[in-house]
Amino acid sequence: MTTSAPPSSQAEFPAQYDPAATERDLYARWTSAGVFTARPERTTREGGPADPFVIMMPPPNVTAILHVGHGLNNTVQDVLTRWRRMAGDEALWLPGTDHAGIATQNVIEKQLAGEGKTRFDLGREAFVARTTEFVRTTGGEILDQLKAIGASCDWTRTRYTLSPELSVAVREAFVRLYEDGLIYRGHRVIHWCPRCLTSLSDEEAEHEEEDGKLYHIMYSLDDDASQGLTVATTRPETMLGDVAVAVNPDDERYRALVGKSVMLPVANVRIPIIADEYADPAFGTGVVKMTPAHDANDFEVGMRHKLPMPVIMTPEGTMAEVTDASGRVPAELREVDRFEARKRIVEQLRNEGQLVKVETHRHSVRHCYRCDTVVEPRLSDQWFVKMKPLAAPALDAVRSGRTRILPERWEAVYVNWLEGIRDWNISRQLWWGHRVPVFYCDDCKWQGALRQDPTECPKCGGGVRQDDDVLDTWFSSWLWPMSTLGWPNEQSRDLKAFYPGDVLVTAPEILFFWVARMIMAGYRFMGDAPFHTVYLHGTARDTQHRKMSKSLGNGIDPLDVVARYGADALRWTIVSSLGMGADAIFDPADLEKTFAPGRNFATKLWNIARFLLTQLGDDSVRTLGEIDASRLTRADRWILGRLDVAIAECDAALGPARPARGTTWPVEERQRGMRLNEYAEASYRFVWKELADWYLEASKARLQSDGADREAARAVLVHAFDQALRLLHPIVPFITEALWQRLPGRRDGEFIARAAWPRARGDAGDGAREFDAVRDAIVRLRQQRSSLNIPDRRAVTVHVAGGPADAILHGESETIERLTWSKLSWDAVPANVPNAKAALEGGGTVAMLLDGAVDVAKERARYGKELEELEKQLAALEKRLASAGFVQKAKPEVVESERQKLTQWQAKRAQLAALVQSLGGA
RNA sequence: GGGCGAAUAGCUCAGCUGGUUAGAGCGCCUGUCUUACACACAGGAAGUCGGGGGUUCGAGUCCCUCUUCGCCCA
Repeated sequence: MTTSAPPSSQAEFPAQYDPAATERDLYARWTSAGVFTARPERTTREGGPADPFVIMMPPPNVTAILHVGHGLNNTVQDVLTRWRRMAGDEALWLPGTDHAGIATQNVIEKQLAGEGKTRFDLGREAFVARTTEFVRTTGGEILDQLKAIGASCDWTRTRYTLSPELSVAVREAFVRLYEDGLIYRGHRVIHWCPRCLTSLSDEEAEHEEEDGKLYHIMYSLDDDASQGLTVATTRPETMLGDVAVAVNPDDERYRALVGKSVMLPVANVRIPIIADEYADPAFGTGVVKMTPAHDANDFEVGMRHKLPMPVIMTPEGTMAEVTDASGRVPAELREVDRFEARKRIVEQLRNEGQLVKVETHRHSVRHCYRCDTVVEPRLSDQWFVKMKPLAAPALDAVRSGRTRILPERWEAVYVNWLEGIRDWNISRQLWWGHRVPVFYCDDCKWQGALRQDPTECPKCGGGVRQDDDVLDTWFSSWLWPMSTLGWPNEQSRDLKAFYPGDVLVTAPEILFFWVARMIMAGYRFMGDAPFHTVYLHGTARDTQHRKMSKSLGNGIDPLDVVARYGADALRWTIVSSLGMGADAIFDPADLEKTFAPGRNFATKLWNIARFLLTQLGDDSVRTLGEIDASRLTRADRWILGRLDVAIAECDAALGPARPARGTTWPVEERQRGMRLNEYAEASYRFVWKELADWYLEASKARLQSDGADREAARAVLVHAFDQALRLLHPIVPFITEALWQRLPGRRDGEFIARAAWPRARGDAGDGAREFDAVRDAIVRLRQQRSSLNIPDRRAVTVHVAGGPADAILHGESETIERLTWSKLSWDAVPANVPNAKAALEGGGTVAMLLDGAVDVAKERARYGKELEELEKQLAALEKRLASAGFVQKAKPEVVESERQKLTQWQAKRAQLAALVQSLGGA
């Protein structure tokens, strides 16, 4: 195919790339052409030709605005999606948002607080209506922001967890689990956030190390105030709810006291001394107070001993006689906040002589993951999911290799968590979310979970009311990989074509919250894991390695970076930072330092294109296939060989995209791929260090020439650059698309975003090795010039004795001369003319004639130093080869390569020694 | 308290199953506004691979131990 080049001139090609002027328009062209839209009919599962490749976006909170963590997460997903789309897969990257129960409710409550109101002033219905409206008007914001960084999501399939469709899925999942006996109502101590006024799951109550105090308090025997037991507690305010003190049954110190009673100070209630294994003789005094309604462990003990469970704190965290606590909270402490109550109780104990001592005590305290309030353990009724039966297949998924987790070490964390799994508290005392679909009849006491809202009790026809609680947001998130595709409608075409998916990309923090549970739900409801790869990327941190966060003010606004450096620069920096398992360190105080490399690289690409397009002229450019192989020069074959290497390196760094055979990962593939930083490095090196630095420079003269050689150079140049743009497109989609559109031969409607991913040609031959000899000569001569302080462009004469590479250097003399500002000669070095020699890699020498004064001593010193280094290395090598142990025990091929090295180094030593001597050295 | 991870050039990081003279980007130094690019080009300096011990013919890489930092779980 012969195509004509578009008219290009310097005039329409400014020296610098302007991302702001191109990105928005390019994105609009992609979407209007449907480039990102997945077609189920093209997948193999629907009889089509393409493997599906599916990534489900971890849905950001619907109220979120883009931060650098989102930028990192979504850039990874986009790189993978764009790569597979080019590689021929039917790629689906499905976007969406999460209704984020607590977080969103908090936002609206904050708004209301600004108006001097609470949600209770509005009432549930009005509050939900207001929140819905808020989400309707602002909810898409973060998804729009993702477009600015180039995310190639299928926007026709955008989903939202609280949409009617996904709510059906949530309800179906709940009812099924309820009917299967895996959801139950439990009365126990759970984590309670007194600020959000809701229960939290174990995962949502996060540990934080804090300096607290351990209070040692004397509980006197009721029949002998002179005797007593000292208990140690970090939360003295909970003592109002104490119903016993426990000692270990094996603890000799207290055996005689078991069965007696003590007087609980402050509350002045008589409570028994009991024996239970839970009391640890080694901790504190070995005596532990029992507060079953306000401590999960004490609750267990309380159940065993059938103890009463007085609740002495309101949901808001103030002291009160809430349940079974009559007479326990003194009037002066009622309605007092828990932390103030702690102070007052300690003060009172001190005054009454009951406070034995106070120690500082570092311990971990649970905090609400949404508002950071100290969580209060609290006895209440909640809905739980029985996790053991769900965990079993999820464990097996990772153990068997059906699903792999990268980096590998997280697999152990995953297994550990699932093995010790506890039941999941899924009810939240919120208004924003999926309401628990359980209905109660107050007349006949019927209760049931229903798929449709009933109008009357299905048993007695009486009135019914729905449970007040809503479900944990993660109870909808765990269905995300299926609900987004149409589940529970098993006939959904998307579900059939795109489930199971491929890769899940997220942060390690939500491995338990979300990833593990998605795998459980996948097996429970679809019979298969939702993906074969979980890629856990690092956290965005500042240079002090602190996590970037709004509260610390050390974040980076991705949109600000896009505005200043372009989306490609942002993406480049992110992808380059993605070492497996490593956190990404960015400097919020120095955006230039952080993002300039990406911008500079984009500029480099731009300028390669600028050169290429203005050099091509108006003549048509042939495709590489139309050029006779015999016309290819050493440089041509070299760059084509380097391209093959780059393609292979990129493929190896990224893939495999899925297990090569079957649906489980064999051990040899399990750790492979997902090295995005290595992919970036390989593609960068090819473009900059090889294509631009060498091939482009080497072909300048040929492009000015006439005839067949010019044809070949033009064809190779266009081919190499086209392929390079394709390799880079997943990382820097905008500039590669912008430039690719300008390459000769483009037809309207073609996009690099859907162009074929490069494949190695594998026919470079000897060109690579031969051109390396040319490069070596050029580098040697440049070093020579530099060390002799000969300015660039000042002509010098060089006498070449090329050794084995002599013919090659002769054939490439024009290139060498142009790139070293020299004139080459193959005559013997003239006598009586000072010269500086350099040794070539293959054994030849180049001698630079020096018309002016030469700093012979300097040259001699330089070579002397080089020789000295070599002597050192050579000595070590000789010693190694002389060692019987090495020769006998090392692998033969290693010994052989060392021997070859020895020969080479010895030759080089002789050469260097001769040089030093010729410069008047010893 | 249990477990995991990290420590390599001034900075941020690569170095896979132990075997080329340990690499990259940025920064630094010296030249150069060479008609694609000074957001660039050419050349250069820079690391006792956290400390100590061990295994091995051979250790940045494996084992033990210590130090510092970070994370997860109780």
